[in-house]
Amino acid sequence: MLTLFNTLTGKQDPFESLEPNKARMYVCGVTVYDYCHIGHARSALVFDVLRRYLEYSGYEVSFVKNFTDVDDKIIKRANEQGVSCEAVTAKYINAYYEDMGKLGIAPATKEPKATDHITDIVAMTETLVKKGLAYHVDGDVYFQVDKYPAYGRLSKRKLEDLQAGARVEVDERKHHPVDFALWKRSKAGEPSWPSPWGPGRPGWHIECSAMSIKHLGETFDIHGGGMDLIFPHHENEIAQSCGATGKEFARYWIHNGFVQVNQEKMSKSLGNFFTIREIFEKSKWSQDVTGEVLRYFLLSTHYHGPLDFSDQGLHEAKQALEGFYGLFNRLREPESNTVADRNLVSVIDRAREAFQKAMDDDLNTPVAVSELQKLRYDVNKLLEVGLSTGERQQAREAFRLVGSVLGLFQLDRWEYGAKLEPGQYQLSSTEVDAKLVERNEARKRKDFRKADEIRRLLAADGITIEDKPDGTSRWKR
RNA sequence: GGCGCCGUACCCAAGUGGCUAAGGGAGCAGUCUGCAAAACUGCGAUGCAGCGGUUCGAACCCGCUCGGCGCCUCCA
Repeated sequence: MLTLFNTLTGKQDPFESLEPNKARMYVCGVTVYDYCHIGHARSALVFDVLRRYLEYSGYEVSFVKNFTDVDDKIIKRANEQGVSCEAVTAKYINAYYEDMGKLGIAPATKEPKATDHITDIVAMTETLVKKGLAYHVDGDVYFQVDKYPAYGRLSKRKLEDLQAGARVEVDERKHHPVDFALWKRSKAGEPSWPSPWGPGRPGWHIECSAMSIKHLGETFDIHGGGMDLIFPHHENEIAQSCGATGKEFARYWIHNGFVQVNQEKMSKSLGNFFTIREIFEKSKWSQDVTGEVLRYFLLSTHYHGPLDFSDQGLHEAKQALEGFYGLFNRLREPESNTVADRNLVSVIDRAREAFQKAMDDDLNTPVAVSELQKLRYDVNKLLEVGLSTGERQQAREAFRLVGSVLGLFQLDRWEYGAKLEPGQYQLSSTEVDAKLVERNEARKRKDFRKADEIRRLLAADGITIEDKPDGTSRWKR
């Protein structure tokens, strides 16, 4: 059974969905004012894998992930560039899909935008005002934190501690320094919508409450996001939502750790971040390879802990994946010698069981991946003894099936080596095959000078040759 | 000041009370090979930052020390 570390309870809880075989999850997406960096990729990937694993485990998953498309940073960006906010958000939403698509991150079931839910947001704000949990001052509406006694239960903070540590300028109009905006009066030139308190725009936290409740119901299963969202964002979401509905909000709160660079948090403010597209542009590997390498790399650390981003880490991930795809290539070859081996099925079953056990343990992807490494080892050994064509296909399918949970091993063909020129090889596959025939004829004649010359020629095009015992060769690049 | 995380081999990374401390990358030696590549076989932490303590037993629990980091402010 799947257990998940729940920030709310501070421990690993068995996952039991509200409705049998149905899981409803909401994940805080991105504010679309810039390109996504690796940190966004990690978060998106973690919840993509959670969703895939729930589906693999037999759940029908309703997965909602929002776009924050109204915000101070967007307004600022639009003003800097002299374009409309819509132009900014449209651009970066497109970029988001492009980047995440390269990473193999599947779109959520629903991906709502804040600006499409203004009426829901206004309605929820009104409810909170009516219930006396929020108050109106000069066109702004604030949530009154001390009216919600459970405030701080997610982040394990006491109101007094927050007050003592507050480094923000205190807005005198607020009843309590920690009170936060549900609705903000718009200044001239800012996006604005009509409301009972005058023209304005939503605060940040309320959109997630309004959209998650609208699309998933007042109480749903999983709510996720980066560690940094625990406070204040998720704490505020809980206060608003529970305050408005009087019911429990999300039951499992899942938070992923940060991507760091040189042991430091990667962030915009530190300027030490890498965007996803930078990684792809910089990479000497093909797009498919880079996407899978990045996935493998990100999944080789448990989602809850920090992850140090480095070229070396990426390279190690690539090497590890090459081991898998090398095996897949061999599995594609028709049998030569058949030694019936009944172990294959048990080896696969054992691997699947171990894989599930690891994933059940709070999505322990590093262990899950290592179980697949063990399967690779086992299948390689069986291949030495001899597997029939059917068994080879069976083995390949097992990797494909289990790998699909992690989004790995789905490619038919993997470009191993570095490209000479971005986008183009010198030699086509048929030309390579012809060269190999030529080389093997030379080998038969023991003309090894000629054979090695051809090898060098192909190597210059990024191709590695592997000679098989039967005198033919396979190649990869 | 408050809350919290981390320190495991050359590198990455699981393990959080009890079989020989997973797995990967790199390395070394061997099998195979015309050579190579791949695969396979073998080697590699008597020890888990340090020091104390609890326990029959600790990397794992407790305390202290050292080192690194995060949140409390927009942030995945």
